[in-house]
Formats: sequence, structure tokens, C-alpha cells
Amino acid sequence: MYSQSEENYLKAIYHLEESSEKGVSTSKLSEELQTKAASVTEMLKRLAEKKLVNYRKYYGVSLTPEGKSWALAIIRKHRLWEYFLVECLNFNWDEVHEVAEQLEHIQSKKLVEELDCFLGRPSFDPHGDPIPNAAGVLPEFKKRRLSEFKVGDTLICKGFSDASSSFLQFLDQHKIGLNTLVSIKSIQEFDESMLVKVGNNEIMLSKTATQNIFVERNKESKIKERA
Amino acid sequence: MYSQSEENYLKAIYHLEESSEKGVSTSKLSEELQTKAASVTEMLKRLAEKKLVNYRKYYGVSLTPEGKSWALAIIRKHRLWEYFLVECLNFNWDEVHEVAEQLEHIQSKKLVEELDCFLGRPSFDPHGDPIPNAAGVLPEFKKRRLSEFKVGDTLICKGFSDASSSFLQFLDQHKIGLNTLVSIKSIQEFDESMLVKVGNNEIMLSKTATQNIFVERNKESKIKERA
DNA sequence: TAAAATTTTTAGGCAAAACTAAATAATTTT
DNA sequence: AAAATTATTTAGTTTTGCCTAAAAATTTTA
Repeated sequence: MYSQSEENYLKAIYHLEESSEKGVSTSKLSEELQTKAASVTEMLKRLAEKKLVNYRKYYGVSLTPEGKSWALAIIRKHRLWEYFLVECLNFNWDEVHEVAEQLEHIQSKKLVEELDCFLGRPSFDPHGDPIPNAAGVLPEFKKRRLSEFKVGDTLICKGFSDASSSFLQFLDQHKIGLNTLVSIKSIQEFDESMLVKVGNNEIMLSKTATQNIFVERNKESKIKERA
Repeated sequence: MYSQSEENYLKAIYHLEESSEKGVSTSKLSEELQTKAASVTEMLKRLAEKKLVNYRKYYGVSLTPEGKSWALAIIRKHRLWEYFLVECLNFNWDEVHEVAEQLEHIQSKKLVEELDCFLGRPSFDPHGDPIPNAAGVLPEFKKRRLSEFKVGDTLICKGFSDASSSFLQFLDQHKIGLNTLVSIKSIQEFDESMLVKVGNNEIMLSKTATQNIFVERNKESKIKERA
């Protein structure tokens, strides 16, 4: 429908709209996309003609509803593929981006829906970023960090932020991955480090670590807690 | 490394070299790729410069070893993705081609190798076509049709040729799919139809049907036969 | 608020990959 | 073997998406 380049612009505009208060300028886009400002101007005119963006010369750009929904569709694909690569194909979190960047442009409604289904309709990708559903709606609950919970909570790991390779190795070593069950045994007050149970082992996690692990409540164990 | 368009030319040349005795001409290529002859000439010059093909004006084209190995790499990716779509994502055999056509151009060594591994290193795609290995070598054993076997043989379905949608429905109905176990109970001499066992049911297959089902011997059951 | 600095746009090019129309080479026919 | 037909190549355009350099608009600063 749209070219890869056009899709990359839409995605970049979406991300810049999210992350910055002020509007999206030509220069911000050119930096994000590693191209020259002149190329950006040209593309913005083309996208405006296609009604994907609102563009006023010299005053920046914003997505139309049409453009936003297309951007969300690409982000959905990107994050589902990232999930697939980590979950099924043994990719590390720091290896997925480049490949997902290519896979996100594959055009096939059926492919995306079946992949989503195959993966169990995940709500967050391996970096902890939310995955929009088929209608372009983001999951309503926010990503929460392990550090926000308290003793007794049992949680499922749903993502890990900005994994440095040493953090990654650490998690690997202790068998902490996507969908791993973690329960909080105790918390040290003075440094907020946590003693958690993973499988049959107890592991000590620093505050830094618990802030970089995204989790979801384990619904099953909640029922058990009440019983 | 090479553009999608260049890759499509390499693949087309490979297929035409395989299927026809005589060399590959500009017009054959233009028909295969649905483009004009003039465009083909232009591209052949470019591919020749890159040492991917041997091209002599007015006398057609052939792949260099370098070109052939790229072509096989693309075919490998195409067929692995087809297998994935059918096996994991509930695609029918007649729906996979278009999507695999896109997926085959994704560049990532790791992706291909991990996908191959994830799928259990299949030798044939859902259409019964052989999948080259990472070194570009095709499986040495040929695809065999169910019709070539005899009473008592137990076989695993590995592909289905040119599935018309009614043939497809028929197979679906009788729970015959990729990797389904089929054993031959009896063969009618006069029309070569077969009575086969699939799961707990016995099914009658016409000669036409058995000729369109590709199978492999089931190694496990061979051992049992000896015991 | 006018000058200076910065940002953005315009103008003019380039490469890839397609196209049409015209020219040329190869093959077939007579 | 020359003429006719067919296949292939060349030449000249188009579109997409990038580039540089120059011009114009906006913003900052003095």
C-alpha cells in the first residue's frame, strides 16, 4: 500500500509526537531517520498529498487519524515480530531490532493476525513496550516494573528495558526470561533490593535490576492467595 | 546486499535454467517476471557487472556459481517461510506464495538458521519442493508420491502438489496434513486406488489423490516392521 | 526591532528500476 | 540468399527517494 520509506516516516513521526511536547520538526525527523532535511521536506509533501499527515510549511508536521492508524499497524507488526524472535528463535533482546525493522514492512493481514494468535496475543514486547491490538488500541494497563511490587506478590516477567549485555547475561544465568514466574520473598529496606524466588532458586536482585524488569500480576496465583 | 529486484531476477533465472533444456532468454525472463524485455536487458547488464550472471548480448544468460548460490539462498528462505506459514500460522498451501515472496528478501543469517532449527530442519516445503540447506545443497533423496508405495508401508505426508481448493478441502476433511502418518492397507488393482489408515479412520484415495501427496518413509515404523 | 544565526524549503542532480518507441541483430520463410 | 518476422537492445522518460548548494523564512540576539 505505502512504500517502506513512507512507512518509516510515519513511524518516526508517531514516535516523535509521543516523546516530545512540542510539534515534530523537519530537523528532528531528519535526525531520527538519518537523512537530510531537504529529503524530509520532500517526503512530507508527498505524505500530505496522501492525507497521512498535516503539514504546514515551516511549522512542522502531525499525523492525521489515517496516518496514525497506519503507524500503529507498523508498530504492532514490529513488536509482534520482536516477540516472536525472542520467544521462538532464540534471539537476544538486543539483536531483534534490526530484523524487526525489516519484518514490519511485510504486507499481509492474515500473517499478522495469525502470528498474534500463535504467540498468544501478547500485550508487551520483549523490551516492555506495549503492542497495539488489531484495531490500533494500546493495552490499557501500563507496564509496571518489578520494583513497584511488595512482598508476597507473584509476577510474570513481560519485558526487560534497555538490556545491556551484562544485564542480559545475568538474567540468562538465573533463568529469568519472558513469562518466567517470580515471587517476592523479602525486600531490604535500606537499598530496596529484593530476594525473589525463580523456579526452585532464590535470587537477590538490586534496585537497578528490579526497575528494569517489567512484570504483570499472575492471575492464577492471585486466586490462590485468596484461598 | 542485493536489491529485491536483483534477487527476483536471480531466482527467476535459476528456475528457468532448471525447467528448460535450452538457455534462458530475455523474453522468457520478461514473461516470468511480468516486465518488458527492455527492462530485462538493462538488469542483466547490471547483474553481469556484479558477476552474478554470464551474459552475452543476444544469446541469453546463465548464473555464475556466485549467482546460483544466492538464488539457492533465496529459495531456501522462501520454502522455509512457506513451511512456517502452513505449519505454524494456519495458512493453506495456496495462500503462502504471495507472503513468502516478501519474506524471502529479509536479510538475516541468524533468522534463517534459527527458523530452520525451529521448524525441525524440514527437507521439503508444503508443495513438495526441496529446501536447500544452509550450504545451498538440495536434499539428495527425491520427493516421492504416495502412489509409488505398496501395501504395508507407513508414510509421513511431506507435501501436496498443486492443491485445488476442493482437493484441499478433501484433505482437511480427512485430517490429512503436513506430517500426518498414513499407512497403506490395500490397493485396488483395477484403478490403483488405495485404502489407507489415518489416525483411527480408513480412507479411500483415488490414484489422482495418491499422485498428489508427497511422502517420506517413516523411519520409526520401519524398525517396528523388522521387530 | 534590525541584524545574525538557524531552520526549512527550493532547485537541480543522481541512481535504481520500470516504461515506450525506435533501431538493430538473429532467425525463419520463401 | 534475400526478405520477412521475431527477438533483443538502445535511447529517451518516469517515479521514488536520496543528495548538495542556494534561497527564503523563522527565530534568536544584541
